[in-house]
Amino acid sequence: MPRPDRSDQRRAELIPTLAAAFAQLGFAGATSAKLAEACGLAENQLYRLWPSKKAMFLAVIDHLYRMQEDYWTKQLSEGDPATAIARILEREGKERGSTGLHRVLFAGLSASDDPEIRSELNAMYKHFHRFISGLLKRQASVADPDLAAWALIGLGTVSNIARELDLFPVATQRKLMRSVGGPMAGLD
Amino acid sequence: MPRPDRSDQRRAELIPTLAAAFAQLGFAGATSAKLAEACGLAENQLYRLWPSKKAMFLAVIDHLYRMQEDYWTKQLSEGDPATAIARILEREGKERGSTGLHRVLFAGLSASDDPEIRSELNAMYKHFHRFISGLLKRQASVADPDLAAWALIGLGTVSNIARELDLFPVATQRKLMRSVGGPMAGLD
DNA sequence: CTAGAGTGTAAGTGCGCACTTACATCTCGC
DNA sequence: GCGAGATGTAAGTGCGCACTTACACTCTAG
Repeated sequence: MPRPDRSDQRRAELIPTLAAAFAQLGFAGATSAKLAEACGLAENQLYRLWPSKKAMFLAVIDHLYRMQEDYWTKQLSEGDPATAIARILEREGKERGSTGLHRVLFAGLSASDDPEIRSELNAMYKHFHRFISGLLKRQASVADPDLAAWALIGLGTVSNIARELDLFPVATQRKLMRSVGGPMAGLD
Repeated sequence: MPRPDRSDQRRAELIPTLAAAFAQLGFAGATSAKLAEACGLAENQLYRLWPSKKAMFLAVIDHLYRMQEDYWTKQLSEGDPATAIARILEREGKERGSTGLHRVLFAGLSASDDPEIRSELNAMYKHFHRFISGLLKRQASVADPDLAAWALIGLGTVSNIARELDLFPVATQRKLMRSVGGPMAGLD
């Protein structure tokens, strides 16, 4: 009898490395050779685990998305749920995108004519929006949580762009989250 | 004596077509063959006008940037400057990105490791920010015009992403601009 | 022990890309 | 009208890409 199939496990182990590579290189810039090198494998082996580079990219989006969501749910369950939003905003103000999620998002957005990538991104954004607006609905002071959630996503996005292009320092980012994001989230 | 050099004029004529092509196809997707086809020329001729594809892309960014700025300055000079912000917001609420500026921005952002593209985008964002915060400084009711300007850019960005991915309808976009953007710009 | 699938290594393959070359043709100033 | 450079056409060129093939080796279950 043959050796047991460890593909699932190997995929899971490799995904964080792939995520970092896609984040650093973008979709087009991440060539199969570079991806394989980052993983310490031959290209060949990557293609035994995923059928195509696009499949790797989709898997990465999915992974980052789960990471982000895990973090948020943890914030919800561990601390006082009423202050979860404040803590999330606080972190968004300090954080300089260590996961590379935003880089992957930009890469995906500029390839959004591809229907699969498009729908993956669509699902991701909608899910985030649901999560955030869900939080906001607990704050009685937020008039329109749906709109506010989109606006907060906008705030996060501009922070990410700013980091990418060195538009403003972390201090400004923090102020942005606190003094613009705070009131939006009904925290004044 | 030879024929006169019409290169400048030809470049100017072609740029809108190139802009549309880059917007539709992204940077990587816009192959030299497709660009040439869109222009109704042989690739050859494009390369006589610009030294590289990247140069074409940078020229396109520059062009879109001027377009946007021209529109804004026109809004400023034609109507009552005090209501310029309101008019701009109103249009941002209706508009669904006919220029393709945002598509080109996404394409650029995912290629932002390239130092030239990076610095072109950086200049563009900073210029927009200056323009908007300049407008906001006229509204006494805006506490921190610099922050508010970044937040408004965030609002515009999320609108563009939403359009790209069909996240919400135009009606929501309008409401977002009016009821979130309005107060930010001191218009309540 | 051994069959059979998992794993590793290395060398392709064909294609599409950015960019070039070669050369014929047109158009303007003189 | 003629010479020189602008413009047009068409065929490359080499390279890097996503993806494959071939084949030797390893591990596990029966």
